[in-house]
Amino acid sequence: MEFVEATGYGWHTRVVGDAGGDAIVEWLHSRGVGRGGLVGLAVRTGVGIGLAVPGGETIHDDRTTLGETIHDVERDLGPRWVWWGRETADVLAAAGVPVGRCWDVTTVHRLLAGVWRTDAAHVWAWLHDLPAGGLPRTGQLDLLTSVPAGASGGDPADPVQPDGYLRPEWADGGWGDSPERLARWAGLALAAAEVQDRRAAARPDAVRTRSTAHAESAAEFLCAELERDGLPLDIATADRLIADAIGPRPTSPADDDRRRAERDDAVLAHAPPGGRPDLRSPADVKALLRRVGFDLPDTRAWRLKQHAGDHPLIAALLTWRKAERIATTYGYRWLDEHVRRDERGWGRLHGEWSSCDGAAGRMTASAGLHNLPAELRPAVAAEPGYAFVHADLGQIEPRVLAAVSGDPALIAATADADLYQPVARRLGVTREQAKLGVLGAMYGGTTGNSGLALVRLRQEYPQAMATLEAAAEQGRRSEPVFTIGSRMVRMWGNEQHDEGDADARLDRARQVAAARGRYARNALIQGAAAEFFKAWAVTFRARGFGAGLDARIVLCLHDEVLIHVAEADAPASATLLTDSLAEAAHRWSPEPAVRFVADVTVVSRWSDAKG
DNA sequence: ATCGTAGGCGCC
DNA sequence: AAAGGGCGCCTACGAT
Repeated sequence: MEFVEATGYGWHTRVVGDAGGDAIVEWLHSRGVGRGGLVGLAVRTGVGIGLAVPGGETIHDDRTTLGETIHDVERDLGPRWVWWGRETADVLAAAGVPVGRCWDVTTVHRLLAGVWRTDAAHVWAWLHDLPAGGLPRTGQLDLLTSVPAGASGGDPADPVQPDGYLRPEWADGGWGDSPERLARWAGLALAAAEVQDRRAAARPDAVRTRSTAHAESAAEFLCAELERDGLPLDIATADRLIADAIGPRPTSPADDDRRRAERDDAVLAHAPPGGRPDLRSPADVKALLRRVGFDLPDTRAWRLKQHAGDHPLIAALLTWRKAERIATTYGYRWLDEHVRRDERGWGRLHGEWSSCDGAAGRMTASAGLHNLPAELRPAVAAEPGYAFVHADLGQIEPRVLAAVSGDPALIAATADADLYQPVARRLGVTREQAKLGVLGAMYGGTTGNSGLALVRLRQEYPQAMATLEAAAEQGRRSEPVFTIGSRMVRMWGNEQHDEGDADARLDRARQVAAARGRYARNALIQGAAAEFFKAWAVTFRARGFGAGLDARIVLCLHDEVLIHVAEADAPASATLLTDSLAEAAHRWSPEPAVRFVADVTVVSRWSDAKG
C-alpha cells in the first residue's frame, strides 16, 4: 500500500491505497485536525477526483431558518463529497457508494458562471479572475502560441503556476501520473469548491445561492444514478404497443422497406395520379397539398388538423405522421438501442441525463425519456413486487412567479389549489383567459386573448408583471439574467448583417432583441422552477435514503417525478414525497406564504397516473 | 462523404 | 402592431 502525503490549500490529503486502479485518498483539513481523524475516500477516475468532506465543515448550509430537524438530517447524510465533475459521480454511482451530499465543481460552475463547457483549467481561471484568453496550453509546439515568460516556471510539483493558472501538464491528465499528484489534485478540487462557496456567498442572496449549489450538485449525482438505473419498462407491452402502430418487427431490411412503402401507399392512394411525392419531404408534401387544393404556408399538424375533414388525403397524412414517429424514433430500433434487461429480467430504458441544460437549468435526458409519446407510456411499468409513486407539481410556473416576484396578490392566489380561479375572479375574466394571460406573460406571447388579459394583469399583479418585464428588458439589452437561486443565464448579442437597407437591418435587430426578451422572461421562471424541482427531488432522495426506504427516483420530467419503490414502502414514500415538497419549499422559496401543491399517486404504470 | 440547418413533432 | 419558452430526435437538403 502506498502512503503519500500531500499538502496544499489548507488540506492534507494522502493516498492510502489502490482499489482496482482507483486510488483511495484520505484527507484532513488543517482546521479540522483533532476533530475525529481521517474521513473519506477519493476516487481516481478519467478526469476527476472525488473526495469526502465532513458535514458542515467548510461547505455548509447555514440557513438559520431551517431549524434543528434539518440539521439533524444533514448530519445523517454523512460527509459532503467534493469532486471536479461528473466522471467521478459516475464511478461512485456505479460502485454504489452512498453519497448523501456532494459538491460538484463543474455543476456549481455552470450555475455561477452560466457556461456550459467546463474543464478544470477554465473553472480555476474563472474562480481566480484570470482571463480565459491567457490560459496556457500544451500539446504539440505551436509557433503562434508563445508561453509567457516565467508563467510555467515555479515548482512543477505545484499544479498551480506562479501566474495563477493551472499548469496544463496537470490539467490535461498529468494529475493522475503519481499518487502525490493525485492527492494534490484532490486537494485542488476542495480548494476550487471553497472559492466557489465564497463566490456563492457573495451573491445577493447568499444563503439561497449556496443552498442551490448543494441541490444542483446532488441533482447531478442523481443524474448519474438515473443513468445507471434506467426507467423500468415492460418490454412485452412496449413490443405490443409498437406493433399496434407500425406492425410486427420486420424480419429483414427488405421487409422493413416493404412495410414503409405500404404505409406511404395508404396516404398516396388519396393523391392524384402522377409522380410519387416523398412524404418525408416537407416541400413535396406542400406541393402535394397544393395539387389537391390546399395552399398552406407549412404542413404542421395543427394546421393540417384544421382541414382534416376537408380531404381524405389530409386525414391519412396525419395518421401517417403519427405512425412514422413511432417507426423512426420510438420503434424497434429505439427499443434495441436503449432498453436493457436488469438482473431480474425486467426492461430498463437507459438514457443520458444532465442536471442542467444549456439554457435555464432544466434537466435533460436522451433516449426519449423526456418525450416518450403518450401511447407508449403504458409500457413504463413497475417491476413485480414494486410500485411507482408518481407526483407532479400543480401549476408550478405561476406559483414560482409568485415566489420570485413577491407579488402579494399572486401569493394570495397560490392558497387556492387551482390558482387560476382567484386570478380569473380578480381580473374579471374567464379561467381560461386568466390562464392564457398568465402563461403568455411568462412566455412572452401576448397575442389574442392573452393580450387582453395582460392589461388587467398589469393592474392587478403589478409586482409580478414588473419582475417579468425587468427580466425581459435585461434580455433585450443582452445582459445576463439571474434566477432566484443565482443561476446566471447569459444572453446573446446582435449579429451584424450587411444585407438589406437600414430599415430592414433595424427590423432584424428588433426581432432578435425581442427574442432575447422572451427568452429572459421565460428563463427567470423556468429556471427557478427547475431549481425548485431539483431541490424537491434531491430532498426526497436524501430523506428516503436516510429512512431506509427501498425507493429510487427513476424519472424526472420538469415538474413530475416517478419513484420505483418496493410495494411495502409505497405509502411511506408517498408521504415522504409530500413532506419533501414542504421542506424544499421551505429551503428554496423566498416567500414562505406561497403554496406549492403536488398530486401524488401510487400506480403500477406511468400511464395510470393522471397527467 | 461529412457537416450544419430547417421543418417537423414528441414531451414539459 | 405583433410578439409563445425549453429540450431531443428524425428526415431532407444544401453547404462544405
